[in-house]
Amino acid sequence: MAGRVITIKDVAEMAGVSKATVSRVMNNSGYVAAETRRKIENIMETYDYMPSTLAVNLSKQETKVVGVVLPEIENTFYSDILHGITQVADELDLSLVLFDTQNNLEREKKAFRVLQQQKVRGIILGPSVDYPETEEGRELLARLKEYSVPIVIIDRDFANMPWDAVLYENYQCSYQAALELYKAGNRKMAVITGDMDMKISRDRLEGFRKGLEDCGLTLQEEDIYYGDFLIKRSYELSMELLSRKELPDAVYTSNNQTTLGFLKAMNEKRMVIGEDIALMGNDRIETLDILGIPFSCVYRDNYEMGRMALRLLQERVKHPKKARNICMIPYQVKLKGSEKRKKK
Amino acid sequence: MAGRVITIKDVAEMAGVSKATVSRVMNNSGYVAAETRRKIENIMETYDYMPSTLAVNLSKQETKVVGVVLPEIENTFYSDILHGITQVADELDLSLVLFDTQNNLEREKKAFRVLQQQKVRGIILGPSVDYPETEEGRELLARLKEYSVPIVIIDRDFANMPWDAVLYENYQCSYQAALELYKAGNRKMAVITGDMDMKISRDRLEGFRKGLEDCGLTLQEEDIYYGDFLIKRSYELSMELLSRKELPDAVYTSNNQTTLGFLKAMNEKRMVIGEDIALMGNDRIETLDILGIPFSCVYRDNYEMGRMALRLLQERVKHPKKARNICMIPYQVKLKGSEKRKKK
DNA sequence: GTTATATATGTAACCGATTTTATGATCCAT
DNA sequence: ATGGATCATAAAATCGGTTACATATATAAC
Repeated sequence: MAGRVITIKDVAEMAGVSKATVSRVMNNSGYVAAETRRKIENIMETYDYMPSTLAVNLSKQETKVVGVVLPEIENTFYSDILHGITQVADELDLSLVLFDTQNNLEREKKAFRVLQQQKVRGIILGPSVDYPETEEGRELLARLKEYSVPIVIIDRDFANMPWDAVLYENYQCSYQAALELYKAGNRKMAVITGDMDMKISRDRLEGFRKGLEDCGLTLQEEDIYYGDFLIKRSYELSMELLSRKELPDAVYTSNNQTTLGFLKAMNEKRMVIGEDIALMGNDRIETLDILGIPFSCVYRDNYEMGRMALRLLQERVKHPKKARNICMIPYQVKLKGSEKRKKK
Repeated sequence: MAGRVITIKDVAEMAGVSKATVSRVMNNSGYVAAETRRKIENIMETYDYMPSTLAVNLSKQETKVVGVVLPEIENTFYSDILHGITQVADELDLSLVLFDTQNNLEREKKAFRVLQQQKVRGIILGPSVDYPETEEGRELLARLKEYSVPIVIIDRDFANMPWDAVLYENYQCSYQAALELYKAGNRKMAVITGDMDMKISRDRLEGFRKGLEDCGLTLQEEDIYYGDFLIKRSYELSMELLSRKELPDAVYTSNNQTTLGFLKAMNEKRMVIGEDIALMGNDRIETLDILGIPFSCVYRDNYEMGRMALRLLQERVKHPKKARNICMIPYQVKLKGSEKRKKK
């Protein structure tokens, strides 16, 4: 099978028919005599003919490609989502073009440009920031709205967003997290937030605050540590927090990185989760489970989030006119040894 | 800018020139008068013209796309590699088409087929298995060898492999790991291996064995636990291991999943790393570092491995005839509290 | 002043498929 | 027998670029 690649023209000539007939065979379109079909299929088989995707794409003016634009694939949150996306892509016979923007708006723009030129079927987008919050972001947002390619947004929900999205109910997650911590006996809570320029972050804070209020507690301003969803800042804030004379009973961390930053500080302070302080975080951290560390979390099915994102996109491609589709991914608050300890 | 998409024909007509001239402007090929160029560029600018990648690909008979085929992106080992690849892809203005094969040979084959039809520049491949070990694998191997697309292999090194590769020196890694454990005072060691159908796994075992021998020790057959690189099996083997009357001083685990399986068993047996037993594993596990757990490891720069893979591929595309390129990624054995404890 | 060379642009073929249109048969039904 | 479906295939246009070749003018060299 080495040597030159066979084209439709070669197949047609060998079969003694026109290119059109070969094309009809491949696409099962129009009429083809049974015998002609057999002959052509035989030739395709023996010469291992594969139609050029490049040519098909151009003539059909469409591709079987979906663009995936994520802010940080090295974060398990996103690599789990990506895993889900790849599964469904395999099922639907779609190819994925991946862009890892590393939270860089310029790279995000570049990704859109490339994907637009490629005439992708659609785009799954995990935005680095909430676009409406910055001038640059609003510009990009405006441009994206002109875009004819279907887009599904992951884990962001900015106002007046015209696109389908897969989301978590951040407010409710945090609300329930607060309740569970309370039920376990904790009374004094602190929060390490994510980037307050992001709605998901504000929602998590407000949900937690409301949860405490409905338990008759008040989240004090000095118990809110404003972070940025990254380990480093969370660590710094946690060191502050853990240096206080009066420690809170429990701390709520806003994402997996925030949790890790807090754990780093705990280790440095030689403190133990579940003894000195209870910890509840957004997102499970597999290693902590394995180690049996009493880390409570809002468990969220990120793999399913990825699967759902591509399914929504497919749905949108089929029915471009249907109403906007928002899919809420289920979550579960998992309590693990976050009872208030006597030791405190 | 809403409405129809502009093509080269439109640009040419508006500028009052031929398509060829517009093409020459875009590609900086041939002669174009300064003024003509300006006029054309102006029009392209105002109408936000973007050449159709589909058409460019077909006429040039090449793409700016690299295929990435990985066995399990949800494993941080591979998502870190992928991260490295995406970085270099951005630098080189290449697009990535991603396939996650989930260790499924059928999906691997499918990926190759799709990529072949797409005329990708090259492929970065993390094979699910060592192809020469199975009939199916040998078939695939044979077919791949007929393939004209450049391939760079990640983390596998099977005999007579004709492709460039980025590898770790598994034998040496393990050899040195053994030495370091010995230096720290450990005498009785056990190993949990990966899949013995894979050379990387055999190399790790043999390197470790040789390391011990050069320290005057012998790795006993009953201290070798033959696993498969997955958490589950490693956990089962570890439970066996930890149920022995005589525990070894140290255990060497062959990859991150193997390590996690062992840790799970340790937790279940209420045993503590660095007290009951020392642990040395292949690959760092970030969370363990953060928690300050005395987990020694062969630290390997997977991000760099990804970067290097794409660089090698680019090199190969530029110089198809050059001799085969094997790149060894540096590693470091990091000892963290693996001294033999008195407690034992 | 002619010839060679560099500059500038247009024409048309080409990449490899799809798709519209056209053209013959064949098969019925009336 | 004839008009109208149904079936089968071919020819040619098309998708949106690139590129080899042709043509024309300006400039330089002899």
